[in-house]
Amino acid sequence: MSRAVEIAYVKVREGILSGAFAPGTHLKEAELVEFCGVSRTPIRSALNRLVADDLIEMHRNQGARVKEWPEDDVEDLFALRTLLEGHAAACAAGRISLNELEKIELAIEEMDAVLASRKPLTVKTREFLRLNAVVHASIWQASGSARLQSILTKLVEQALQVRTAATFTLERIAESHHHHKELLRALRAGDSVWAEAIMRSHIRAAQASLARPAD
Amino acid sequence: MSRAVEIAYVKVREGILSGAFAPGTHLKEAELVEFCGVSRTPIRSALNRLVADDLIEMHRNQGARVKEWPEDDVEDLFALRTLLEGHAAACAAGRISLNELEKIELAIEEMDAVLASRKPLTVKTREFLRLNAVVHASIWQASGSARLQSILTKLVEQALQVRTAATFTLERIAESHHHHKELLRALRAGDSVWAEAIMRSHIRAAQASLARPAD
DNA sequence: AGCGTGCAAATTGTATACATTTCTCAACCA
DNA sequence: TGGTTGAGAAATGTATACAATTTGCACGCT
Repeated sequence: MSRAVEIAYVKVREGILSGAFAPGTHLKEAELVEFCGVSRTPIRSALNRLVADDLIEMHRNQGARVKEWPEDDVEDLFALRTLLEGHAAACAAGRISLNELEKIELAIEEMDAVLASRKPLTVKTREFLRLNAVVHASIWQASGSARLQSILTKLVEQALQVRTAATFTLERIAESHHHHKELLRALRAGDSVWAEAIMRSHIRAAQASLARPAD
Repeated sequence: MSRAVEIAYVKVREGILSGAFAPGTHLKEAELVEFCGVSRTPIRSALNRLVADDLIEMHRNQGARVKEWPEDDVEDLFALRTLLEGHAAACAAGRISLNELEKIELAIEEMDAVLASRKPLTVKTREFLRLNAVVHASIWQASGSARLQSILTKLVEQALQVRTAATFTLERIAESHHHHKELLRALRAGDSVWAEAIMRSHIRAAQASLARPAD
C-alpha cells in the first residue's frame, strides 16, 4: 500500500476498531480528509480496502458507513471461526516445523511471565491478548494455507469490534492459557484430531465468555 | 458500485476469468483506460476490488498483476471449499424454506431438460454449469450466513480460473447431477449430516475430475 | 566484456477541479 | 396542517494535471 493510502487506512481502521467511529456512522470523505491529512483520492482507496475487510459498507452515491452487525451475528461469526480455526489447527498438526513450534512455545512462556507478574489486570489482559494473537497467527501460518490465513485474519478483526466491550477475568485468561498449552502438546505430538478438538473448545469458550462477560 | 467503476470491474474481471489476461500479466492502468473507456480513477477503484477478490495482486509503485496460483494450490482451494460448502449444506438443511427448496428443485428439473436435450456437449456443459451455480448459491443463501456466502463466492471464482481449462464428460455431469438430486432429498428431509456428507462428496468429485480431466 | 551510473521515458501515486447525484429545507398549494 | 416541489447546498463520482517512483537503456569506466 502506498504512503498516503496506508496512513488513511490505518487511521480510519483504528478509529473503527477503537469505537471512535461507532457502527452506523456516516464517514464523509471531506471529514476524513482533515482527520487523516491526505486528499480524497487515497481516502477512497483506503475505504475500498475497509469494504473488503467488512468493516464498512458503501452504497452508490451514499458514501461509507461503519458496518453494524445484528446481535445474533456473533453466533455466526464464531461458528465460522470454530470451523476454520479447528481446520487450521488440524492442518498445522500434520506439518508444523520445529521453528514454528518454538515460536508458539516462546509466546506461551511469555504468557506465563505476564500472568505471574504483579501488573494490574488491564495490563495483563492487553499483553495476553497480544500474545494470543501471536499464537493463533502462528498456527494459521503453519496450516500452510495463505487463503485460510487471510480469511481468519478478517474474521478475528470483526470479532475484535465485539470483544472491545468484553471484560476479562483472571479465571477466563487462565482457562485460555491452559488451552494454549494443551494445543502446543497436540501440535508437538502431530495429533490432528486432538489439535482440532482443543482449538474448537478454545474458540467456543471465548464465545461463551462474550455472551456472559461477567464470568 | 458506481457506473464507471462497475464497467471497469466487470470488463477486467471477465478478462481475467476468460483468460484474456493470463496469470502473471501486468495490468497497466493506461491500457485499461482504453480497454474500458473510463479514466484512471474508476480503474483504480476496480483494481482494489479485484485485489479483495484475490484475482490480482498489487505492490507499491508496481501496479497490478494477475495472480498466479501454484499448481498444488488447487488442493488447498478445494479443501476449504469442501469444508465450507459442507458446513453451508448442514446449516441449510436445518433452516431452508419451502420457497428455497423449490428454487433448487426447479434448477434441477432444468438440468434434466438440458441433459435430455440433443444439444452439443459444450452447450450442455455451459448450461449445466450455470444451473450448478444457481443450486450452490441457493444453498449458501439458505445457510443463513452472509459471511459464508461471500467467502464461498470468492473461492468458487478462484476455482473458475482453474476450471476453464477442464473438460467435461457426460458421465462427469451425470454424476454431479445425481449428487444434486441426493442433496435435495437430504435438504428436504432436514438431515444436516446427510446434506453435509453428500456435499463434501460433490466437491471432492469435482476436484478429482480436475486432476484427471480425461475421466 | 562486465558492471555501475545517470538520464529519459514510462508508470504509478496524489491532489484538485469539475460533473453528477443526493440531501436539506423552505416556500407553496391543496 | 400536511404534503409537494424546487432551488441551493453538500456529498460523491469522474477526469485530469502534476509529483514521485520505478524502469530501460545508453554511456563510460575498470
